[in-house]
Amino acid sequence: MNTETPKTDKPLDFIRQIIAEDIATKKHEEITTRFPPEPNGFLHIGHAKSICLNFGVAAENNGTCHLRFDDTNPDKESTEYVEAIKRDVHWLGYDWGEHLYYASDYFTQLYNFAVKLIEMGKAYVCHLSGEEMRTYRGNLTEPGKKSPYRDRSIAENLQLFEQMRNGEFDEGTCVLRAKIDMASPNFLMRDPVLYRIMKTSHHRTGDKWCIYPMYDFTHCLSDMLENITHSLCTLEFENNRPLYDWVLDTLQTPCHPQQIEFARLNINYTVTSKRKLLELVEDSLVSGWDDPRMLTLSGLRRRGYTPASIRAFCEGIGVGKRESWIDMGILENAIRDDLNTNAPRVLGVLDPLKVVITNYPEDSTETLEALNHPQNNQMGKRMLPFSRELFIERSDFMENAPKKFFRLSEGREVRLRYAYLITCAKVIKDENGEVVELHCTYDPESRGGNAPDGRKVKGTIHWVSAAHSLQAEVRLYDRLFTEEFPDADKEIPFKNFLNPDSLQVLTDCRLEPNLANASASDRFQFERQGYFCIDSEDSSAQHLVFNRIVTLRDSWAKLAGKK
RNA sequence: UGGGAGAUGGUCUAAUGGCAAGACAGCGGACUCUGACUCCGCUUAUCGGGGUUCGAAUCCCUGUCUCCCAGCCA
Repeated sequence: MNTETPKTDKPLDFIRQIIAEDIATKKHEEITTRFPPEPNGFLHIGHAKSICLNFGVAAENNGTCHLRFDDTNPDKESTEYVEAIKRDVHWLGYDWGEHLYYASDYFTQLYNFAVKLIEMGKAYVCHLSGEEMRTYRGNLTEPGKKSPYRDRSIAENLQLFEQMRNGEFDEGTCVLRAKIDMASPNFLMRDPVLYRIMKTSHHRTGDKWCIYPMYDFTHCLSDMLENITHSLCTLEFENNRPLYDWVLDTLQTPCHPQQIEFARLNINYTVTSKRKLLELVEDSLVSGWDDPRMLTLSGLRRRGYTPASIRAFCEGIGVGKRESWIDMGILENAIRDDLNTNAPRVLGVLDPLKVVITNYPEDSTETLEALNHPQNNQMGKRMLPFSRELFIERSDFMENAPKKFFRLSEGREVRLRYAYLITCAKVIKDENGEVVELHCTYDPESRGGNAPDGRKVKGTIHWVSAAHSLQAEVRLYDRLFTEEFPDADKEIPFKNFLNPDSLQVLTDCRLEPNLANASASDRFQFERQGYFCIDSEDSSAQHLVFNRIVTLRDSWAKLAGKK
């Protein structure tokens, strides 16, 4: 596993600048970061940015990055998600080593900190209902009002809080609140809730607790307990920072991590929100969290994206404080870039059209040599069977083709990749006028693809030998949404913008026989088509299923589309 | 409306008082046994207005716009 970021002259982002400064001034000797997911869903591409940042920054500074599950809300969390998250972080290429933590492991310590706060007169048990509390909180212009329970004695609060823990109160009857400032312009400082009663069994602590700490109380203290130096989170937590600092300052903790906020990743033509992804899964609008159209890490993995390409993508988009929308094309470019250099090439016909080489001997077969990678000889060669009956791509033939169409048409000559030059002599149609077969002649002198007379042939097309080809199902994916910003309008549900053509299943594709040995971890370029991999869930030796990871750039389609 | 944050080509990112740079997209061309890759060229930007300065994307003032916050979610 090599996830080391090569040392370059690339300027440091603002977070790395802060950290470099902290090291230079000896504020910290060692850097410790953390990636703190809540196990209430699968990780997506947005998390990848955070993972790469946190693990990357730690590695660059010979520090440590913890994986900590922020599991303080048992209503939504499960071990299934914990396992999926661990798998995905590992897959992305990062290793937390022994530093696997759970906020739930701190519940006892957290409880003691809460007691300490009460003893300091900085927290109280409040019996206001949720509705009342909202009213008391005030609004944007008006300060909040003090809760009538705010001045309970320390002894009473201690007593009440213990009763809360012992399950003597029903859910919703009371909470523990910090005593800060009901007039603060920052709502989070208007006596925020620290603990609530939830009589829900927790996936790790079972029924040991019936009160659970809130995020703002848990996160800073968890960071502190783990000696985190830099607590990196997204912009929406900027308002939470004063509270983060208040808890640690008030408790006078020996360690006070610095929270730094950065802009979350947004990508157009998709949604990156666990809630919305969950909705797609629960409504069966996709096949699951790992549907190859989803930008979850498991979806990207199944789609065929490499961890390296996702890391390169995350590095490329940078880290800043300005909210931005990354074009989906940048992600696609990252995987193309990787696969262009690393994926062996093969021939595969997605929409087969039969070709008979009329002057080729019947019942004869030969094998032709093909390069696995035209720019990289080290990837070696392979043999391709050739015979009288072939399949070519239907879109590589056109009747009454324009001059710029460098492919097959009646009377025109093209090269079959690594094979022969052929000329189309006759077009066979069915009763509906549909082209069903082509009769061609080949130039026996052009074996390998070059004519001895040196004549130039502009077009080269891919093919497979009919009798030797493998039949396969191929799934073509397109962006999941038709709108660039599917969740932009709060009035219109994002699901209205699902792309009906985001999945196209081709059932009669014909692939070169070498693909029979392909394994789920292999990725190939089907020449002139795109990059493909075996579908890890549905493919079998009896029924091959390939996913299209991404298309090749297609300047012909662009040209043709203009007309 | 109170508070917090942010505005650089179509999109993202850099320049940290000294020639506004790079990536992606787009356009044009070269090359090509993948209309791929690669290579070359081009178009396009400092939110507005004032100020400080020899010099401002950067510092100051002011205006505008966008995002976040009124969960017993994280």
